[in-house]
Amino acid sequence: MTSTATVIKHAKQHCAARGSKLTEKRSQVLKGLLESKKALSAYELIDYCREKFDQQLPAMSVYRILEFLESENLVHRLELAKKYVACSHIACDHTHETPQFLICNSCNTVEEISISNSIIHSLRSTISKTGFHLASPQLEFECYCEACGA
Amino acid sequence: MTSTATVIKHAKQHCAARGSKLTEKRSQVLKGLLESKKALSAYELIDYCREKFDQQLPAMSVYRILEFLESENLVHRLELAKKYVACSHIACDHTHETPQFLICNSCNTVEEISISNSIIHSLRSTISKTGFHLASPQLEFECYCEACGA
DNA sequence: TCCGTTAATGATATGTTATAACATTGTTTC
DNA sequence: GAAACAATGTTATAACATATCATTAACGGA
Repeated sequence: MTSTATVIKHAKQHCAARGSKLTEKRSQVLKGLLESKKALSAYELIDYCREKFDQQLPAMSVYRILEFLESENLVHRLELAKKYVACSHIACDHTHETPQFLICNSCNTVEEISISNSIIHSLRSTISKTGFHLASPQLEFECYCEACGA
Repeated sequence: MTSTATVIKHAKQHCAARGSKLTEKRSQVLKGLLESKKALSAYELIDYCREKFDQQLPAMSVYRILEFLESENLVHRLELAKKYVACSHIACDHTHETPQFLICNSCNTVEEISISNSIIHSLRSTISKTGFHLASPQLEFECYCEACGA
């Protein structure tokens, strides 16, 4: 049971330990992502903060806040969907592997998964034959979720 | 040796065989992609056609042309980079597998590769455990190319 | 406590990718 | 040549994102 409040508390401690601060507004944005099952865009988060906290955030601030949250590993930016999700391991103690994401093309529901090292390794070695190498082990796959079907 | 002209000829035949037409403007856009080693955005193609052919194409037309070229399998849309590349197999006779792309984060150079069925298969089965399934076998990976290094 | 520094946020403008809706032109076919 | 359809043009706008400069809040040392 990791309620939003619990996760926020963990996130605050995490920031404190790293000498940064989870301010009120940063916390509001993070809550927006925590309480959403799907990935949200910066502009959807603006709407969320306005509706939920009566907080008028300019786009610029939200982008800065997202950048901060990402630098603290509290949030992941999905390049493919151009949206953002809360890390699903904020309240875990164990350090976790780099995540991979399954993103539903239709409803933006996101599943954060871990792909086995052996698959990642084969992928990496296939790629390295071309002289290219992965920019980040974070992978994103365009999918359809169970509900949205094909 | 597949010069641009040769590929365009193939593309024209391909369209003719399918009852569609590779018009002058469509051909210009395709040339832009063929002569570029990197992926280009729609707006970069507008610039290309203006500079190279003195052709003022509105954005809307370029998007429609790209959509057409994609429907003919002459061009691939890279969701990750939000850019477009010519299919590297236009002048091949053999039908080819669904492509995967390595996209350089820094210079947008694109490598079109084929990942082995066994890797794709493992990936697919990992993903299916979550109830999700791949929207398309076309995969895109954020990479750095040899020149751009890390 | 006051002041100076740095961190956080605000305001404004603009860039980039993309699509909707409607109008016009070009081409084919009978 | 007219009807039907394909291709392209025009205008407006949506959605996501960043650059730049201004302001406010928080923190730490004299």
